[in-house]
Amino acid sequence: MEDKLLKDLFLGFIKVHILHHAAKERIYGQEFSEELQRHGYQISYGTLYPLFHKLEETGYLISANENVHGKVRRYYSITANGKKILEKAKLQAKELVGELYEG
Amino acid sequence: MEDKLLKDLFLGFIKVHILHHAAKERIYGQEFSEELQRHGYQISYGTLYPLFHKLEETGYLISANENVHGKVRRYYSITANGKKILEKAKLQAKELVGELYEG
DNA sequence: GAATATAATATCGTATTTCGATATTGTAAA
DNA sequence: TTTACAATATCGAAATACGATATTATATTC
Repeated sequence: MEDKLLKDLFLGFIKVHILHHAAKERIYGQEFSEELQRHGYQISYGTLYPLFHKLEETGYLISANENVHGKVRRYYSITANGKKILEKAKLQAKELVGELYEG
Repeated sequence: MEDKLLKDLFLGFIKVHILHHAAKERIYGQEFSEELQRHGYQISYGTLYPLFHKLEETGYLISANENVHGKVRRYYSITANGKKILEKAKLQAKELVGELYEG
């Protein structure tokens, strides 16, 4: 990440994007991290996994372990509350970006 | 702030908005904080002032003290480097929001 | 069927960030 | 020369982020 300011901006978004992806399909840490990297972003596993835990603890995600080729994956799906807060966050994000471009 | 997730999103944006406002006109802490509150956001002075310091230290802002009615204000203006990073941040923010709304 | 390999998750100690509260600054007015 | 006060600065505690390391659980190998 080129600059700390851009990273901070991204970190604020990351939680929203987790919910966004989990609303479309089940996600798990390793894959989610790799997809971020494909888009040029990066987040430490020491940040990502605790983030998942916190989002589940708060009731926005729900998880279930699954064995895939002998390896354990913890898949996360969004909850009803998660969907609600995601919609709010999307509106807020749009509004904040809008302010940057108006005028 | 209703929810921590929304707050985190906002906190990522706040640094960009500081630069955004400082690019339009000189800003100072007290006034900036009040304007945020008018828009329904909030940030502690214990966060805001160190943030200004860091942005100046990094070379994105430059400040000058001024006496207004016997009170000292530290006005911040954006620098050339600040403008550069602001443009990058605006693009990144737009892209990240765009992803939330596509499809 | 015991040992090994491996994808993935979990956690550890350290450094940084955020917070509310308190202290400090500098000048105008009393 | 004291007092008042807007504004900035800083403090200690709590939360977050990081890279590195440990743990988990099953397939595979011998």
